[in-house]
Amino acid sequence: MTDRTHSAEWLMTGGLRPTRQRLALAELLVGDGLNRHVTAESLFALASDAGEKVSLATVYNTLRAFCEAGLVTEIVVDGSKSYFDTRTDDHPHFYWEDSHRLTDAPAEELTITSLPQVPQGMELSRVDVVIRLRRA
Amino acid sequence: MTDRTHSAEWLMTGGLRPTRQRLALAELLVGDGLNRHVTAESLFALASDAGEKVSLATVYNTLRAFCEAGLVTEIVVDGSKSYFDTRTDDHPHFYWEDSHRLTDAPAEELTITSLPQVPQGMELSRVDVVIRLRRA
DNA sequence: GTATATGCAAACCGTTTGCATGGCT
DNA sequence: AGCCATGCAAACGGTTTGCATATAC
Repeated sequence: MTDRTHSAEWLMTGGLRPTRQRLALAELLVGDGLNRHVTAESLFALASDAGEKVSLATVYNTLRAFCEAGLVTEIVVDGSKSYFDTRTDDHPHFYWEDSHRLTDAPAEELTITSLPQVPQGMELSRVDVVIRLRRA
Repeated sequence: MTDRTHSAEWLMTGGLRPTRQRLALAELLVGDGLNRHVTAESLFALASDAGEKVSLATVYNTLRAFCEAGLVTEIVVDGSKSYFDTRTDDHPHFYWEDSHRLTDAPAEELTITSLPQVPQGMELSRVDVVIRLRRA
């Protein structure tokens, strides 16, 4: 049995009850302290492979809950599915068009020196930067 | 009756047959030479309002065809629907979170001085920049 | 005449929801 | 006890597809 202290604390941070399913999913997401990019389906597959008994609907609901709790961020790259990123600060992504995978791009290598002026009465919510890659 | 020469030529450019429906949709998209951002539903509504008889499926198929012909670009901002932009060069967008609308952002006001290094064996396809706005 | 576009309805796929059951506090 | 999470299956919404008909070349 893995030590799930970190995952449990992570759930606490979002004010979420540490149920068996949430702990299992949290463990898969942040158990090793690395960043992860998942879809509902891919996380469901991960859980199933790990022998965890979680329903697909719960994976969806749980990811929504994590998202609303600010524990993960939703990223949209292709219309068909939603990706969730365990890294929650504003940073650029690589999108691998051939394999449909999403990974972090090094934030320090991106420099935006000027941004279009935000229109009257609006404020900046976030800047999504997706660097799309194709096989050379 | 509007002059549809421009729309007809635009279709030609993509190697697409100028059928009645395509002409009507093209006219709504590029008839006045301005850039437009539509979803299948919104274009369908535009067409219906203009009294054009086009089925929703044809709007979907036509937008796909325009996209594959390089006449428009598909942009994804929120997972639920696809937006199509008649401006095909790489440029930033404003996404108005409250009204779910997508508009162009002035490209000349965006300056990216450095971009994360493109990984081995990959090449840059496109850089999507979506500036998300919320009501102040 | 032949290839391709259209329209309709049904299929599709990722996601959400209603409702009954089960678990935390 | 009471609230909230879970599981299942059914509903959902945007999009695609199969097939018969109509249109462009």
